[in-house]
Amino acid sequence: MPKKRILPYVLLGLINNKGSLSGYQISQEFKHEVGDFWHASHSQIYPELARMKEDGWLIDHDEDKSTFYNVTEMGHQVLRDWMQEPLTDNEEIFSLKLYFIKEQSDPLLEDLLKQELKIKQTKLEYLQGRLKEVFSDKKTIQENFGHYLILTRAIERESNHIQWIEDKL
Amino acid sequence: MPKKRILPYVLLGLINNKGSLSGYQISQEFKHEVGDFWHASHSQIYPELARMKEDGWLIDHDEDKSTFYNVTEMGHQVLRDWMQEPLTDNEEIFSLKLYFIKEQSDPLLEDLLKQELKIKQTKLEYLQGRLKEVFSDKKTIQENFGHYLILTRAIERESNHIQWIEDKL
DNA sequence: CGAATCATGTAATGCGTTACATGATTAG
DNA sequence: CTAATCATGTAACGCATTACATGATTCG
Repeated sequence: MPKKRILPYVLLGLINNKGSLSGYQISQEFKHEVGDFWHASHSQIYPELARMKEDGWLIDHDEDKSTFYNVTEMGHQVLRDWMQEPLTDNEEIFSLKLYFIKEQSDPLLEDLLKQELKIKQTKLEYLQGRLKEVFSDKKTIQENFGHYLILTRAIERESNHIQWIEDKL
Repeated sequence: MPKKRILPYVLLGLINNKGSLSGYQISQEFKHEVGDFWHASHSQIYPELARMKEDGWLIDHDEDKSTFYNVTEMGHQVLRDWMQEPLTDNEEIFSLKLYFIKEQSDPLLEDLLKQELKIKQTKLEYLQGRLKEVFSDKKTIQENFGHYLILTRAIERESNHIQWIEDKL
């Protein structure tokens, strides 16, 4: 099976948030706000928008020399479905989905945090297992110091993330 | 200019660490140790090794029905140069380079940590700036709660990373 | 009036993934 | 003896980046 594409959902989410956006505005968004979490160039955006329109996820209207897109009912459904798809070990998607949540009261918020918590806990356990497995003695640590460092760093990173999520829940 | 490729340097680093590796062994490495930080499939590895051999970075010899590769003097130079290239805002490359450092006494270790520290400090400042800029009032926070969350998360993440580096230095 | 920005598009290129393929050896 | 693993390769496909291209408008 081909790898799941993310761009269309990002576009859907962005247009949904703002109500209506042109291709140019979207490419500007990527230079600011969203740019911290995701990026796409205009040569990806324009054809993608055209495809999404053909698929019935968007409708367009011309205005002010720009083509603006709005999310259709079908598009809303597609976006909702994507938002509710289970998370995988991919922090970018977690960030994006969070980004698309507007209200603190949105029940999806807690759901996302809980999902991410579980994923990160599993990862933490895995990394801790690796540490024990690979670096059982001091000699191995000394002879693979960089590897040791980066593995312990990864563990601390996940711990920090878990703490943060637990804090928010 | 085309985007800098990383795979050849990863292969160089791996072969250098182990002394001698076959394509198959490398693809196995990606399923274990290195797999936590980088991945490549065999259909990338084999042609890449062939190219690197042609470029004079590697020499091969057949043994036990496998083709083993060793790093040439030229390859060592290329690897050293790459290891010393300034870091960019790319944690994967930082991890990889650390992974390739064997001895705690390697002067490159401190250099890498210091470089990464600077990059992360810059990023932290940038993110803190964004926070102030975008979320100046409570209303904005309430109306873009997910964005607020993920931005504060990113800030904490960078802070944690900086603390870790300072701890190691 | 010339440079920058707005606004949209297509083409070329490269990299990575998946799939297709094949032969040898080993383990159950 | 047959399934899994060893071991290497190529082909097809998709996606992203860069470059090429064009016309309108705005700002200095």
